[in-house]
Parts: sequence; structure tokens; C-alpha cells
Amino acid sequence: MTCTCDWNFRRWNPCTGLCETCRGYYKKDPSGKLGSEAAHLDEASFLESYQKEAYPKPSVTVDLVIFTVHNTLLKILLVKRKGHPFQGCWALPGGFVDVGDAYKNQGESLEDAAHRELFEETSLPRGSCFLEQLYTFGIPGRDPRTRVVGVAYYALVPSDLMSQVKAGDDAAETHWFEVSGLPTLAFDHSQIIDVALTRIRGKIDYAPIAFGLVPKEFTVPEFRAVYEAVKGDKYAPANFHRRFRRMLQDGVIVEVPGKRLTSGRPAKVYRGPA
Amino acid sequence: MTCTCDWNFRRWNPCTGLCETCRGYYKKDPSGKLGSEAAHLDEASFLESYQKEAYPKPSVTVDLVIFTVHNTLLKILLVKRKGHPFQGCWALPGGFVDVGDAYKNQGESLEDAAHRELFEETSLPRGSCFLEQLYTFGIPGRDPRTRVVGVAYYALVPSDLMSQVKAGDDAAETHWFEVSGLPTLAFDHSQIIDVALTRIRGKIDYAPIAFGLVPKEFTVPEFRAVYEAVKGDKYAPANFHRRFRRMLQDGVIVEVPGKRLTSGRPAKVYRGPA
DNA sequence: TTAATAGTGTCTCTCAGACAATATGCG
DNA sequence: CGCATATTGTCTGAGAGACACTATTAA
Repeated sequence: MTCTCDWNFRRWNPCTGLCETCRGYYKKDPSGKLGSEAAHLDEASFLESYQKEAYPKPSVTVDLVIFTVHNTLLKILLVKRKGHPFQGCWALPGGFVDVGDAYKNQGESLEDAAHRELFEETSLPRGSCFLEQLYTFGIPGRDPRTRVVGVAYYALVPSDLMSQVKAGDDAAETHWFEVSGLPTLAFDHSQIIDVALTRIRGKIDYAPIAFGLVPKEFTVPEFRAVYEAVKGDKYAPANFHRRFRRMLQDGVIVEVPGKRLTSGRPAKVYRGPA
Repeated sequence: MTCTCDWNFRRWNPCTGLCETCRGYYKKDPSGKLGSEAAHLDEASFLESYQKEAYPKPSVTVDLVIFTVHNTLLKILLVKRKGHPFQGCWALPGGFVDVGDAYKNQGESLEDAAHRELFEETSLPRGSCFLEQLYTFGIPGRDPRTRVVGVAYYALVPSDLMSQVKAGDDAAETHWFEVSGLPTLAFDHSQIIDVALTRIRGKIDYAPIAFGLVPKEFTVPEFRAVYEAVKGDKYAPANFHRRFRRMLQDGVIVEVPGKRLTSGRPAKVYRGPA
């Protein structure tokens, strides 16, 4: 594999598919200085002799807001902190991003770090949960130890997988808390949760994120229960059904054989997209 | 000023209004271990003796996507890089976040860093532009020098202030580029711009961000031109006017005296919220 | 049969797009 | 007056909320 630039690459980057020296920018264009091989080699030699700067740097963490719906209630997974600071305090799962040596080996991406933490905390395989970046928190003093920039992600765990969530390898104490009954949290984590709640409550109205909280196969009332748990409000079953019917007509949802028995009329079973 | 905890604070944090040791968590609750003074003092001594960890850390930057609308076109402010890497290449304005010594003095917040960069680049006072966090980019190798986590912000410059934007103090070459005619950009900056465009094109439909791109006083056609520039599409003037009239009835917009002359019937002048 | 819940049909209101019609400046 | 553009009004269809109604199971 070679970069799309016209000279040899210095280091191959599998994420971008380009050479990390020029990222395909230095093409053989005789008219422009930047297209010259000299510029390419000049930059390459700059990077070879690049002085690792002495300025202080922050630590970077990923923090996870892991949602699920259980018994028509929206819940968040929290862990009890074992060490200082906030020892014994409930907190969001998360940890430091691996940056390798920060030079030749630059470590894992933010998203990979979030997936890794999610797996460490829930033991659920990577494809089984929706995960999306939420917001980045960086107020000085949010961690009393040192300057920490926290990139928050939120994850959606389907309700049928919630019971499979095991305690992490480090045997930290974990618990699913209902969103209206959260304990006092460490750091600025309650603020992070506020932002996450605002995000999913807004987004569920126009994006198909509710599919991330139901099992692969579900009924209309189960689907509606997710909306009610997230929004913290009731939906008129008849009107909700009409919206559902439209998604069915659009092919977003397909009916599957079988019925789900309840205390009343049995419900048809559907399957979401992908 | 003291923390809302029941003991002395270690370091006062003006952002949170709490002591940075416990953030108000360690209250005098005789029943709980965490409420004990011993726990508070234990954590305080932990922080006193906290070892500055030896793990490599990433650099953190803020990158700015600065929008304005000029002659019915959506434009972005870019700077030409003076040094390596990507010397001579167009790039988003931005820079490293000041983290102080990262311990006792933790430096500036991400938002302050974004405001500072915005001022350095445009010379516009802090209150004159809308600024919001966009997304955080952290793929390894996005900067060939070292691992860099880039927190992107986007800013909206009212069209009447666009001409006041002077070159930054460092006399870097800057230029407003129309979004459909952007040059090849350094780093992953074209990807950042894609995200920013997607954000404002989606958000303008339900949030009042268009007010950030028009002068304080504006006409309906001027307001519509902002929507058309952002969305890259035409709006039926009559239907747009109806939406505008609703905002007027809701008090979001107020009419002000005067008329704006054009080549046809003069337009009334309005003023947005706040 | 009754209770309970799933699912359908109908009325009304709001709002968006299409488009006709009117208003107000200029030359 | 005629032109260009601002501004208003009307028709239609999609979609949401309220609510009456029908369907299907268990007990």
C-alpha cells in the first residue's frame, strides 16, 4: 500500500489510507511549490527531527453513559469507585485513552477506547450496542488530580441483553440506576448524564435510536414502552400505532411470524432495520 | 467562599463553586462512611501526595469552523499554515489548549480556548459571535507530529461583522472560502468541515441559529438568504414569509421602524431575540 | 361473557408546499 | 404605467392528538 501522494510514504496510516507525512497533498504538480518533491522531503525531514514539545499536556478519558430500558424504566449503568478521588462514590464507567508513546505509535482512537471500555464494563460484543460520541467536557478542575479532558459517549443496550451484562474483569461493583433515582455522582458526571438525557430525548423523535434499546424482535407496545421510558411521558397507543404503521409501509420495519402473549389481545412481532 | 461540604476546601474552583477535593460530596452524615470527616481528610491527603503519572499524554487542540454569509454565499475562514507540517497549506484556525501546569493550575477551559482562538483570528469581541462545540476528533495519526485530540467548535459571524475581521496578530494569511470551492486542507480538516456543515444544515431547521448569521436588524429576504446559503437550496418566498410571520406572532422577532430599499417593493426591518 | 390489551377509523388542527393575488417602491 | 420584489391569501396533503370503535386472547 502506498499513499496517493507521488512519493514514498513515511508512515502508513490504515485509518486514512494515506501517508502520514503529507496525506496525499504533495502531488507532482510542477507549477506549485507545495506540489514539489522538495517540499515533501522538507516536511519529512522536519518530522524526523521534530522535538517532542515540553509543554504540559492534559489527560484524556472516555466516559460512558450506558442506557437500557428495563421494566419500562430508563436506566444507566454506574460503577462504584474503588480508589481516590471520590472513593466509594458512584461514577460513570470510563478510563484513559491509550495514546501509545504518542509519537511513532499513537495508540487507539477515541471510538475504539469507548468500545473497549464498553466491553470491559458489559462484556457485550462490539456490534451489539449503539455507541455515539456525546460531548467533550474540559473545565479546569473537573478532576482534582490533574487536568483531564473527558470525551463522553453514550451507548444503548437492548433490553434483552441487559441481564447478560456481567461485572467487569476488575470486579468493580456496578449497578443499573433508574434515571429519576440517581445517587450523588463523582466528578461532573451528573452533568454529563444531563447532556446525554437531553440528547436521546431529542434524538429519539427524528432518528431511529429506539431500535438500539429493544430486542431484535419486538412488539408495538414494547417499542412504545421505550419511547415512554426515554421521554418520561405517555404516548396514546392508537396514535403511536399509526406512526409505527407508516414505518412498516416504508419498509423500515418488517413483520415476522409469531405473536407475543400478554394479559389481553396478543401482539404481532416485528423486526427493525438491519 | 467555602465549598458546600462541611469541611475546609483544599482548592477553590470558581467554575463549580465547590472545593476541588470533594465537590460538596462529603457532607456531615453520620450514617454513611462517605460522609465522614475521615474520608474527606483521607482523600485530601491522597491528593497531596498524588504522583504525577508517567503515562504518555496526547496534545489537545481546539479547531474552529468559522462561518459567515456573504453575498448569499456560505463561507468559511481558513488560514494558511506558516510552519510544518502542511506548510503553506490552508487549514482551520485553532491551537493548543492552555492547561497551565496541569496540576495546581489547570489552565483554561475548552470553551475559553475556543473563544480565545476566535478572537485572535477575527478580532471580534467575545459576545458578538455564536460559538458551540461540534465534535471531537481523535484518530491516531491525524497529526503526523504527535497524538493530538482536536475539539472542534463552530462559530457564526454576522454578515455585517464579516468585513471587520482583520488578520490575526501573527499576520497569518487568512481568507474566506465559499463552501463549494474549498481548497485541499491540512490534517483531517475537510472532514471537520463536513461535520460542521451537516450540523448547521440540520440545526437551522429547528434552532434559532440563523440569527447568528444576520445583522442585528434584518429584513425577511435577508433572513431567507441565510437559510438558502446554509441549506444550499431555494425557499419559496411566500411560504418562508409565513413561517417568519409565526415567529413574529410568537414574539421571537419584533418589527423596528424603517424600510430597506431594493429593486422592488421595500422590505420591512425586524430585530431578532435578545 | 367479561376483562384487558392490540389494533383501526375518524375528526380536527397545525403546518408545509404550490401557487394565485395584491402591495409598494422604482424608473 | 410597467417592472421587480415584498407581502398576503388560498388550496391541498401529510401528520399529530383526541377519541370512538373493533379484534383477539385468557379466565
